[in-house]
Amino acid sequence: MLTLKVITENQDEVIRRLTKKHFDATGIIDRIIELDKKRRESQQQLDANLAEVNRLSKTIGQLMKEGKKEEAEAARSRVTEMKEGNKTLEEIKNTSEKEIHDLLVLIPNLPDDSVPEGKGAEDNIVVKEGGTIPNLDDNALPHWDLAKKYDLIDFELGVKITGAGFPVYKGYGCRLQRALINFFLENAREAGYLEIQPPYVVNADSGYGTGQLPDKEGQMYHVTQDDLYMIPTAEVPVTNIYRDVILNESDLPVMNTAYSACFRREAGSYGKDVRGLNRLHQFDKVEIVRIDKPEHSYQSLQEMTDYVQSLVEKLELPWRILRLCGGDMSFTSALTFDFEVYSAAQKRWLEVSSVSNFESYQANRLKCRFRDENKKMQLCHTLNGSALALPRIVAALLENNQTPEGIRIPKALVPYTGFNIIK
RNA sequence: GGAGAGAUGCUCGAGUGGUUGAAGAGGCACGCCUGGAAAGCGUGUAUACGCCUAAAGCGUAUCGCGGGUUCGAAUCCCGCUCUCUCCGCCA
Repeated sequence: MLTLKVITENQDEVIRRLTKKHFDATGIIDRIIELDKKRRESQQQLDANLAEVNRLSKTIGQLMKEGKKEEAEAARSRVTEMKEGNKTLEEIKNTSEKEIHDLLVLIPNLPDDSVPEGKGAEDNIVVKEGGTIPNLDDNALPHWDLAKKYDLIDFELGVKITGAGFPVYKGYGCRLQRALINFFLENAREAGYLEIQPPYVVNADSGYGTGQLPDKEGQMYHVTQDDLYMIPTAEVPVTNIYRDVILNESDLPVMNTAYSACFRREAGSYGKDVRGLNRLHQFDKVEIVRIDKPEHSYQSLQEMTDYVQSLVEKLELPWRILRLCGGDMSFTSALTFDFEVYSAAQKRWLEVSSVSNFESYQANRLKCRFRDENKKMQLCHTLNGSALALPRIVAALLENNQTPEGIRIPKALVPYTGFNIIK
């Protein structure tokens, strides 16, 4: 969430910048400023009263020791009197604070000035592209048919065991998965990221920390018996490592990477979007996460997108990078680049990575701070990106590399698979 | 699942009603000392909010969380959460 300070000190600018996300903050911010005034006034009054109570209480102890009983009694009744008023003041202060908080979480993050105007996916801007789209025969198969043909993935079996969206990988399919995970982790390690193996279920505090709760509650699998949530991405447990943490400036940027299975309910999706590997309830992903200082976070974002680009290039996939427009960005992001690869038999672009700078929006909720060179406390910036999500990469690899002899494995991946063709 | 113990600052650890935001030790930072270092000595070492243009300073709150008793609570009472140990079960 945004800080109260940003809102009260830059009211007009906040409203202006939020229009790009098609969010009208006028009313909500007026209300916040009004509540903030109320909050300050009640605190000032309360603090003054409490100071007086504290002072009197100390003298009572002193007076009792000295045996001045009557004076002590007088002070005592004075304190009792004041305490009545304090209750009301405290109540006003607490309810204002709570209401402010409840409003703050409704306000999305401010988009960076470089974010393009726009309503939806069609307004995203292609900023970079590479690789070559292969010319496939007219009888080229989509990946779900290839998966069947080479017995790599059994979707029906997953339905039997669990349900739709939980495929069973087999043989070469498994080995390809394992190879990709290893390939991504090793590349991340070489790029300077520390590998983390986080839990796959998290408590509610962590869900709130990264912003999945309360608004996206319906998107997560909830283990009600223990009130735990299955992670939709490793971003959640990894970023929450830094919840309530004060970092040293010299530790920044923190660079972590983690492989995890990801679980998403994807309520409401249907049709060709969910065919085959396009959208699953359980999938594998390697995530990269950075915690950085504000003046360096956009440099970090650049390094992260460059890094993801290097991955799709090594995999020899046709790729493009989109700068997301205001209407297509997530609630919490300040700037997002999406990576898409071309899936040549489906003849469509598939999103395989989303790299975002959240600036201090997540950090404020997480209370993730660092002490700067002047020993002042500052909120960190948080960033993350997929590097990469497996299923759609697999889809594109299978479709784009199909040949009459079998499915060719990109050279960079062969040391990890141990085979160069799937027959 | 059963039984018990506990939760204090960066860490360890004292503290059962009155200048305790918190002894003591360690760690860390700075200074002195030194050719340099170690040792030694000295000083400092939480966060949030509020007041103040800002800094300095001051006020308030915070000893797991929430409530209560009291003029006054880390300390007493109630509720909750979490952690640890032993037993059981299990990889």
